[in-house]
Amino acid sequence: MNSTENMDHQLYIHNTASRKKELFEPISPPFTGMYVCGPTVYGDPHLGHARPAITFDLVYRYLLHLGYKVRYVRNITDVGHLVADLDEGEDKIAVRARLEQLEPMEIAQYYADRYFIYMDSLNVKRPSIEPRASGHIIEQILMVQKILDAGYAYEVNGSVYFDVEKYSRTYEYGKLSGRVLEDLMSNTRSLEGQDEKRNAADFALWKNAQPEHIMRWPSPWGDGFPGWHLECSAMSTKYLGDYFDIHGGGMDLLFPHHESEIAQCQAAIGHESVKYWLHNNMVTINGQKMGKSLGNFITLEEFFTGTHASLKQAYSPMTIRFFILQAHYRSTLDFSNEALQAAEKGLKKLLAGYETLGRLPLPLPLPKQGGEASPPTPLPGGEGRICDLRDACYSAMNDDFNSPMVIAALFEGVRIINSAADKTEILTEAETEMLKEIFDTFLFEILGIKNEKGGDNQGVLDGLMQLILAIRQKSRETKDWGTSDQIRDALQKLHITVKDGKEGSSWGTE
RNA sequence: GGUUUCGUGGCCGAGUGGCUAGGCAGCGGUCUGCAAAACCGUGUACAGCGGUUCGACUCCGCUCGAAACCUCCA
Repeated sequence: MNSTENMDHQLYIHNTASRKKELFEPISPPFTGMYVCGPTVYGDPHLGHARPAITFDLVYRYLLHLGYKVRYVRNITDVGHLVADLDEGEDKIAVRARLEQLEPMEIAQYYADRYFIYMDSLNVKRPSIEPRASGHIIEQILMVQKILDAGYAYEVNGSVYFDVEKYSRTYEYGKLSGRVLEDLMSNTRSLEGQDEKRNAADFALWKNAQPEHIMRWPSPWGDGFPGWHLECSAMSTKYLGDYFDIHGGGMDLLFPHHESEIAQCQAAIGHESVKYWLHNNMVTINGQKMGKSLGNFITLEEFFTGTHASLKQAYSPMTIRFFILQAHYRSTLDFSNEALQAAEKGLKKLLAGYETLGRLPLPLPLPKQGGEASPPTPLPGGEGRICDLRDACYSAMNDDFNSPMVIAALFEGVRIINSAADKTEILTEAETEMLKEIFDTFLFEILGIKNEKGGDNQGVLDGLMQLILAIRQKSRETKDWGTSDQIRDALQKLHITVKDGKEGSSWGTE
């Protein structure tokens, strides 16, 4: 659907900053800027990485559908995160490099590639720009300098720290996450390098690198590396401007990461840079966050191959995607085999419904009476029923991207399709077309579900199946059930399911 | 301890001040050579205790329980 007119839709999004749903009004429509915190590439992507990627893919896809010109920026963090419990504030990437005797950039490249491969398989659209922190050291140094010039940072022994206490005299550090500065001052745990800070709540903008530290860059304050909140501030404003529309990320980044981004931009630029803050909730396993540090994560590769001890079977990328979209992005989502299996079956039903729709015979005009063909009997409930379904999909998306409600509406569509196939309801040609459009738009374009069957050999496969089913039909007509069942069982082993209906047999792949 | 959020039927998961979410599983039926699929029917679920209200699962308070963040994590 082409549609600048779609922008007339009133899209409401939940802004973490105000904790309310707000009408989405881009700063300079139709252009829209969106920045999302991407992965730190020092490990294989797991289910936790899939959540924000899919969540903001949904946002991206819907904004595009509405006709906005979106520039979507998602960073790759390949430098900058300090490891607190190791000496010298060693960089995470560098730690892995030493263990595996590889160059840090080799590690970053390897895992970034892995990330792309798995996000592609989840049908996550690639962002417009995927900047790397290591490629923006100059921008980060310039930003540190601006913050120093503005008087909200201080240098100690080649490191530069943000002066939270001074910043708080004019601005409100903690407004995004609801923290109170006094608590932060007293409750922040003692860390290495603490003695250099004036206050416990201060955070590093630039860290001096010890001689053995391999990831290092020259700066006005000596050789070192950027603090971990800095890259997002530097890269988001570089590519989206000083004030842009949407900043997204996981809820676990709210504090201190996003809180500090706000402070950095305020200090360096003179105003905040983000209009709408969006945060996705966590994926949990046994009620606990699935994360690297807890060691309870399951990688996407393990899901796809079924090779993790907690998995009863393999789950396809689309099952994972559908599973995530069945929950609202701001709810926690608990992993379990039962939930995943339910998602798998539900998705299969949805896709089967779409296939049935494509095969639905058009209603035959009733026999001519007096030279006039009677029009097909309209659906019970009136012609508007399919329109209502489409409206329900839009309403759901406009209400803070409520994908579970979209899915519920699509299931209602499947019910109607199947009833039509069973001849208990009649769909007009126009209604059939509209249903097809709803599925194409919402299931495939916006929810980003990919119909995994098909491909180059689809035409050959269709022809072969037609032939096989014709032969089987002959054996059925002579009540040769042995041959009939033999064909069905053999096909089942190839994951092709034969369904015998009143109008003959049909087939589907799993 | 503080901040933020949450507690919905066997499981997952929406939503709302009075009217069916939806999926999966179960049960009954229709269809079918058998099977699968599909369709129809089927569940007085909203942590507990108070309060506001004609009426609360939905608003307010308290209690209990859970999670995220306060240290790298999506």
